[in-house]
Amino acid sequence: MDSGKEKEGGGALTPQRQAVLRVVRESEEHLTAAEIFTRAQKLLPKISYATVYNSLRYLKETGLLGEITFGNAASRYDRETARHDHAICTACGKLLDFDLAETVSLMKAAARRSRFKPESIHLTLVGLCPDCSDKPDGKRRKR
Amino acid sequence: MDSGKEKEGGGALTPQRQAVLRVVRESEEHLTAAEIFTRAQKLLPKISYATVYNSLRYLKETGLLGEITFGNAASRYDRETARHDHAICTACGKLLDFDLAETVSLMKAAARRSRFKPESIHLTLVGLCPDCSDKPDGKRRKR
DNA sequence: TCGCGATTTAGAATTATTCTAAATCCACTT
DNA sequence: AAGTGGATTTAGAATAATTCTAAATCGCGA
Repeated sequence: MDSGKEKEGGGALTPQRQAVLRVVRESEEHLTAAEIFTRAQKLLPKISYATVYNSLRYLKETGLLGEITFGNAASRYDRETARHDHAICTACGKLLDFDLAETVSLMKAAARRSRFKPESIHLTLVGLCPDCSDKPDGKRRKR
Repeated sequence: MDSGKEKEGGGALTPQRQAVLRVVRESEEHLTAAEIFTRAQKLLPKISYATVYNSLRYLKETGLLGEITFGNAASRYDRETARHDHAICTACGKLLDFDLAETVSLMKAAARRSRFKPESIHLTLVGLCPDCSDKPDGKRRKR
């Protein structure tokens, strides 16, 4: 089929793409494109902002990482690519991954009700993270 | 209680705010701010774009309408303010409201799992609407 | 009528993201 | 070893959505 090293699905995992992927994989948090750019520059000082976006698009399309959007905030990128749910804190902005088996069965119910042919389902819990619900009026760091 | 006409929660339902509210309420679809601006101009020719945004924020905060965000697309506004779910078509962009009772019980499960203090839950089904799943390769009008 | 807080307005500013066009890179040929 | 072509990267401009700013305007109560 193909050479077996560089090209497979539709493109190569270039050094820039590897750097972006590594940044996302090595972060505990869900970074924005801007944060990824800053960190990727430490690995590849000449990388450009556009390349970060290009790479993120490529990595998303090839299923190597996921994108999370919520509200009008900047997208965040997720090293976890299996389907899963999110919780977002209204006070500090923390974003947590978790997985509920029930969500998938809800997808079927939603498909039946809406008459849509289902492709995926997005569930986001909005509330206060443990830290913020302890200190009732904590420093709400805007992110 | 209060004067009974203009001010209640924290502000007045000015003609501009009324116009924006009316536009959203009278549309079957979920409009974007730009679409709302265009239609509101027909009611109040001098209304400004900023006022549409200001009004939308006000109406959202006072619970008179809802905002829907998905992906990196522009926000859409929803006359339905009770909690409900959404389905979005990947081919034509159609956005549908529906309501599943199970979503609320999922909120409790999600809260338990994530340890967040729940405030609300957002469920979005992504897939093909009935029209688009009929004609397999239909004219995917970008919205 | 005056004064005042709330609201509106026009346009500038900001933020996130995408686009453009020119350079670079690399594997493959010659 | 030079030449080609496609994919990728780069810098910066462009676009799109939304928010901000500062100056008018509105409407009510003193």
